[in-house]
Amino acid sequence: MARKRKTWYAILGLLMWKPMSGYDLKKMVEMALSHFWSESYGNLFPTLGALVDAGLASRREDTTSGRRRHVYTITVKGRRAFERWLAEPTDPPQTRNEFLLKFFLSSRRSLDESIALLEVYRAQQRERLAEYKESEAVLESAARSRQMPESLASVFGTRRPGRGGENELLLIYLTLRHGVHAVEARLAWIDEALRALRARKQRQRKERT
Amino acid sequence: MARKRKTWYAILGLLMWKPMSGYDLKKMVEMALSHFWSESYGNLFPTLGALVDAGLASRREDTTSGRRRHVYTITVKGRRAFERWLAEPTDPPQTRNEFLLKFFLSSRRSLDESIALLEVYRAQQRERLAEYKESEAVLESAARSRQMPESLASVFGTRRPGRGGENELLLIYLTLRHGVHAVEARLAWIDEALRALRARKQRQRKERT
DNA sequence: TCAGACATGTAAGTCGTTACATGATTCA
DNA sequence: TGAATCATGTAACGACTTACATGTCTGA
Repeated sequence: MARKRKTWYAILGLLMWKPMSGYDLKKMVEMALSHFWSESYGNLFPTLGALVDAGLASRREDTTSGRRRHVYTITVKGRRAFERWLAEPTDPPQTRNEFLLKFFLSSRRSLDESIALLEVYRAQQRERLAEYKESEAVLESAARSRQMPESLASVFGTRRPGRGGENELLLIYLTLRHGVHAVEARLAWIDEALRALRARKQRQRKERT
Repeated sequence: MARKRKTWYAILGLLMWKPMSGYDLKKMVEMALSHFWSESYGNLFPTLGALVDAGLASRREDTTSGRRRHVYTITVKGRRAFERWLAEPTDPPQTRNEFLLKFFLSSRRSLDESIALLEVYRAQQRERLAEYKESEAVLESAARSRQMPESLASVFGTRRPGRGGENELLLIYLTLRHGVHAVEARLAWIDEALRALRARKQRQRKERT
């Protein structure tokens, strides 16, 4: 059956910006999409080959620089495939959360074990929130000055895009905000869960006397 | 290198409750963990075999019922492995969200395309929230009466667990609450993103005149 | 009697990561 | 000169899903 091929479309979508090498693509993912997407070379390069075989992208050797370099360009067929994918329904995000599994199963040991897991999780999420907030500040100041931050300009190519071309910047900001909302929700949940578990512990202690 | 084997530990953790067959395990996952975990038969049965080979579980043929049935019991070695896993750090949840990928890439088409994607996403999330709220109500009334709901009792075995044994119920409730918080956060983000995109659209329309 | 639940499994394929392997260029 | 970055790829493995395959028992 026809499967997802998420990497195919991720690459095609990025090639909508400009022709790029595998290395460039990897950087773009890391600079702009790392909060919600990742690609490894071991997946990227074979997929680029498959894309060329399928006629969705073309490869050309770049001889302008001394280095050996393969530049990939999206084809008309590739654009159509990308647009079809955009219009398709998106399947709901995965239903596998290792932390929640551990948390649930920890209850077979003791409530203290569950509480300890939550406390570690809280520390992780707080750290992540701090990172996100830092990126957020960078993006907000960039938006005010209408200048792409250095790191993004280097992968997107334009430092001062004209006429609304800074949509990239807005979309990067919004996807980051998604992360912020998610982390804040997790922190709120952690507090709620800690309160509930501590209350239950109290009650059990009383009942045992 | 030693990889995750999440299914191994999921199964071991569930076998901490009681000995079960592959079919029972599948049901337990579906009844109690489906918001954050899934297992397919094609994964479950081979893993059960591997667990037996590794000495972490034992298999015995159940002859009491007419049906052919394999019951798996966690071994002492299995318990130790489970406890080690619980104490290990949990790696942060995956960084691949197909919706956000689509949303980000859609900006190459038009802001209207991005807005349309958000609206579909919002409808999905609202629906999911309604489902969660329904389960929540069931669990809350169960907690008040201190009785496990029928469906859960059938997989956990006890309808009226004594002395704090209803921790399962609390943990199931809390993991569901995690889902509620997550969906609500997504809805809040969607509203924020829609406002931002519409404002940007306005501005671009004005600039074009 | 027949639908629905019980029950177990295999084969093929997809997706992805990690480790390995190699080498060129640039700049301090 | 040597570290960092640029640059491309393969091999092996791991984890999981889907589709296929097969059969039994229970109760309306």
